[in-house]
Amino acid sequence: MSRKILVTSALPYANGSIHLGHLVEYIQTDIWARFQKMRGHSCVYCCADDTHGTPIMLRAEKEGITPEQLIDRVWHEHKRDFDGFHVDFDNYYSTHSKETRHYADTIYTRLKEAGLIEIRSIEQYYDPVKEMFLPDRFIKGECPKCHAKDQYGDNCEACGAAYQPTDLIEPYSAVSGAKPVRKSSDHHFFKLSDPRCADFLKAWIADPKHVQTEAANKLGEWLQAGLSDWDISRDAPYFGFEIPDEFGKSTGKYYYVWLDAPIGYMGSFQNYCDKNGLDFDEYWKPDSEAELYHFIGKDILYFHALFWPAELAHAGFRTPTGVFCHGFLTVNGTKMSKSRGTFITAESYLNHLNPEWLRYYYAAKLNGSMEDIDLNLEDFAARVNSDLVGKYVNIASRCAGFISKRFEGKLGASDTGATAEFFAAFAKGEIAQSYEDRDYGRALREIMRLADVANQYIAEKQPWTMAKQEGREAELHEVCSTAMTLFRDLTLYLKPVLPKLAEQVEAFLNIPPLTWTDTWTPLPAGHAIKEYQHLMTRIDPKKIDTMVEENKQSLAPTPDPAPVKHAEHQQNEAKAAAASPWEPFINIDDFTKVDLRIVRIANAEHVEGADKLLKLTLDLGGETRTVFAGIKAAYAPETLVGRLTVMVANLAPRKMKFGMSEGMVLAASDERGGPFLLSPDSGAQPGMRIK
RNA sequence: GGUGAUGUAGCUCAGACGGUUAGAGCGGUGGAUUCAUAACCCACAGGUCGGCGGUUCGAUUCCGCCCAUCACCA
Repeated sequence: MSRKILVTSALPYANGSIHLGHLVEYIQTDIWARFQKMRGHSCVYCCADDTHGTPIMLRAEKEGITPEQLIDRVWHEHKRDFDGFHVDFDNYYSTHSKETRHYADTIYTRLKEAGLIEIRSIEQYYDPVKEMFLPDRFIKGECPKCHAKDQYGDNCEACGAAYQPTDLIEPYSAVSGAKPVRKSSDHHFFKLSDPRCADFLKAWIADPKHVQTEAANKLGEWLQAGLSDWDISRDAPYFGFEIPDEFGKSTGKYYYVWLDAPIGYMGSFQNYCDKNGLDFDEYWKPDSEAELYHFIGKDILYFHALFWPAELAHAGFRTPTGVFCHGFLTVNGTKMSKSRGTFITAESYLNHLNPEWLRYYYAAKLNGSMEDIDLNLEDFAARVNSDLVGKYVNIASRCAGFISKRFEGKLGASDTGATAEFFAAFAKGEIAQSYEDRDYGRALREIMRLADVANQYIAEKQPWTMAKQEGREAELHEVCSTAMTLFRDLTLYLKPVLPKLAEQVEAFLNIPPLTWTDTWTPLPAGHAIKEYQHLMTRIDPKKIDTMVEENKQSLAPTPDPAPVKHAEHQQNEAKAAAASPWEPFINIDDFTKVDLRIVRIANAEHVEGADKLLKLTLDLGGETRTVFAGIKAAYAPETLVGRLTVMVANLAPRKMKFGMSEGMVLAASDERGGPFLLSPDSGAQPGMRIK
């Protein structure tokens, strides 16, 4: 029974290059879509560039071009990179399109008619010089928690604290440098707090087909906390679609980029339908029998599994059949890093290495869960070389020569005893099921086990011995022909992952494109194959080194105010490392601002309900302070009473859950241990200043 | 800080609904072989299954806490 499937990958933001992190998702989706097509299903894979928002607007302005010019250029770069990795979209489009605008308006209007849009005035930071409201990422200032300078308006990269931009100390606009002012403006909200949305989502998430269990856990947390209304509008100036009023007049309000991004899936598919004569509604009507799947990263789960289904359900469209969430990519066990050269762009990879190597390695690591996957560059080379060249390609390489030299390129009959295990694997369908479940790692383990079986068969039969003995031609012919059938099977199984290599093998074996619908038969006797030409080379680790070095060197100073991935509020890009860990230097005046004093710990006690804190009473030589210190793990309170240590005496008091903390004690720690409290040499007295 | 997820051999990962000697591939060592761009085949060595406590006749598997890593907090 043929299925109708529409599948999407998240839309990459048109403000940056595709890198190896992005490719996890596109390769994952592409393998799945190719697999479905091989199974004889109708499967349309749509994607698009995500083109709207403040960062696009500002970047175009900085480059002296229009946003349209910018997004057009980036579209071509993205498309080139995806093509390079054989990511075979049926349609790669743009959210800046009449189709996406149409569906944004449709959804907005229908939600409004349903009473799920509300207009409220909110107060935000406004840049008086640039005359625009500032997204969180474009406001910088001092972290209210750790006092690191130049932190973004939503969280601190030094201490990891999350806060509101209005919490920043001495905020400034990252656009103009001006001091932002508070200003109010009307915004449009999608009323997620409406019981209709909450009830719908609770039921929707409860169905394990819709999201993975670990994703459902995470979503349950948000639902538990209660959904807030979602601000879906932004003020001019903004690059996007203007929100229409009932009379078609200008409102000066624009759809927030995250509203129209998923709608871009619809826009791209509508565009595909128009070009290919498909019926859009057939796929998107509420009772559609077509399947709709979104592949996304775990960072954007709630846009796709909360906002998006709620929007669709209340705007008269079908909701996704499934949202497939994957983890993040690390390289050599850590986040991608520009300074380490592991922030590798798609373009740079393609300059040095074969895209199918990466497709194979990612596939070997993917298992359909939300876990992160690691690209270990040494393991990458070893794995690809061993599995693909040493095991798989080697089967053809070691046997094809006999066929062409001894049998004029014609196959004999296959050894049904030797093919039995392969036939059984085909009939059992476990590999297909693993692909269907997106557990590609499981599929490839089984495929490589079969490759081992094939090599064992050849080693046991020793065709090279037969070749030297009179009268064993028939045996030799059978063994090598069997090996070709086994090789054909392995190629079929690997084809979703290695589409180009599979094409080369189809040409070599002189067979039509492999599909997964046929019943299993060995390659027939008498079938002529082509002369074997080497199918894949080994990875030269030197090339990986060169690529990494190149990515280190291309480390350009990035003046962009906000590196982004999918859209403007995200901040997962690796930061360019400073030239020295000690920069920027402070001067002596900066240092003397910090008033460090010797104190005696007069009392120390546990704090009820606090996991990490001890409540310390500090004697400053006449004055006492209460300080909460996160040192419970390292010190028992009774061992602290009476000892001398060092505190920051002029740290602004901070209200904590358990009371006011009036300063901070100093302690050392890193991955080797800690915290270790500081102790002065004997003779120091409480209240003495440290300078 | 809260929440979700992860932590198993040198590396990358399976697995165990609690129960005899915890698995694979790679890497290492030894052997065999020479058809294959030194690939392939056989064998061996390697793990207190992140740490501490609890439940249990029995825990790596269940529970609690801690540590580390990743993500999210509209």
